[in-house]
Amino acid sequence: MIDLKQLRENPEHVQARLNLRGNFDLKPILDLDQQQRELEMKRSLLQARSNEIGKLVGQKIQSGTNPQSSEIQALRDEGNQVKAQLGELEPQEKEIKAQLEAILLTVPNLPSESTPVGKSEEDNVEIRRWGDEYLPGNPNIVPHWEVGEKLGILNFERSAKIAQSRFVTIIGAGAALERALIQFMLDRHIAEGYTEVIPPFLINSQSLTASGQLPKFADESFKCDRDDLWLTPTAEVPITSLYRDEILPTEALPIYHCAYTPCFRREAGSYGRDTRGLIRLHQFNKVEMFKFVHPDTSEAEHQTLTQDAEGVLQALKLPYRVLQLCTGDLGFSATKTYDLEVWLPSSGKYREISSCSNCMDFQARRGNLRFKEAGKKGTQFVHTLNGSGLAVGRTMAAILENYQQPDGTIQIPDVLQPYMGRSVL
RNA sequence: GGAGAGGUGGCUGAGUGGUCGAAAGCGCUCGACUUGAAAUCGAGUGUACCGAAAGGUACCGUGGGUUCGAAUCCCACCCUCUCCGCCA
Repeated sequence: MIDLKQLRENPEHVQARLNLRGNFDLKPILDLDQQQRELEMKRSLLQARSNEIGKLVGQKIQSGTNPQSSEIQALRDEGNQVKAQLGELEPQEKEIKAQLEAILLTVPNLPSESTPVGKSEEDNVEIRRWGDEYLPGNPNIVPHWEVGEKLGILNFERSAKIAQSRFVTIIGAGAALERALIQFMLDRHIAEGYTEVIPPFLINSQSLTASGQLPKFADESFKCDRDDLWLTPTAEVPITSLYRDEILPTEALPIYHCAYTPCFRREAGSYGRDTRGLIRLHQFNKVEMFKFVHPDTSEAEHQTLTQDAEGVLQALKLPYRVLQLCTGDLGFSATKTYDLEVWLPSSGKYREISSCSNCMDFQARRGNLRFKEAGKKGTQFVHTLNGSGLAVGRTMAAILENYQQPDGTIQIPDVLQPYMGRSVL
């Protein structure tokens, strides 16, 4: 959620930043805010009078005035009058507040000053590239879904029978590879200082609202209708809410977490795209990194978070590049994002395998997650950052292609061999 | 799923209609005493919104209601705990 106070004090600036990522008119918010504050002022004055009457009546009765006396009756009458007025104002104010809140929840985060201006993914900026020396020499690489099926480790057809299209069953050594990747990534991040969590995979609406998936992107998640529970689209959601509605002591920061979870996405609106393989499934595994940090450190923390994600690709010797997303391609909650794209030889393209975002105080505001600095009055919102480290299915796809041998076998990356107990698939 | 108990500030816990944002204790912060510490004593110690400020308003699980006045009474819901059932 954007800062209403900042918007009020500097509307042109906020509107200008917001315009960089699309059109969103903030005027209605300012109007509602104005109305709301006027109503609040009126209401609290009435409320004060009402409280005063209440106290007076109590005092008089206790000091012996007859409750039936005309003096008390007059006060009661006035109390009723005030109450009648309040009865009109209160619903109005509530309604306006609700409207304001509803709109605010649909406003995306402001792009950071360092985010390149642009309209679409075309305008994203390549920051660096790594691992050219590991680009496979084999010119006849078979797409990962084909090798996978040939090796009997991936089955899409039977998965469609069990569930739907866009699901996969991973079998035998493939399943071992998937597990090895999860374990390998977690071990790395734990060594880097992230504390592992295994959160609930079913999540309530409030949590999805805090991280930014709701209300705007309800179509992207699977819902269990009778329970107000949703299948987690990413571990970012439950972890954002881990300390929701809390006030942490400064000493608690920074908090680093990593988590393995399956992720469930409806992929509404992408029906024609990536219909084959492991790239776009309704269910996939992911290891996520998450940081709760002091605002002063969030930029530096964002850099190291991105490095920690890159470290996984480097250890696996998978060629990748780092893009900085432009203002037009930024996710809803992010103020600044680096995407990591891994080389997929079969399509001759780099494909997103990790997205590392700084959301600053946007999610913390929605989730009311604050910290208190000793000696300073008041509280501040923490900054939240998240990054995939990495999407496991896509990593598997990258390995099945980049490590593919001319004879169709797959070499296992060195660092995974201890986890697999074998060197070839 | 059935039966019962309960949800109060950082914690423990009092409060069943009146001046209660809430006793007391613990904890924490500052100060005094002390060579230092402990102990002791004194002061302070929730959050948010409105307001230039003085100050005001809201919050005792959540939402409604009764009343001049609700932490306290009524209704609905949520959550936690115990027992039974079921189950990995």
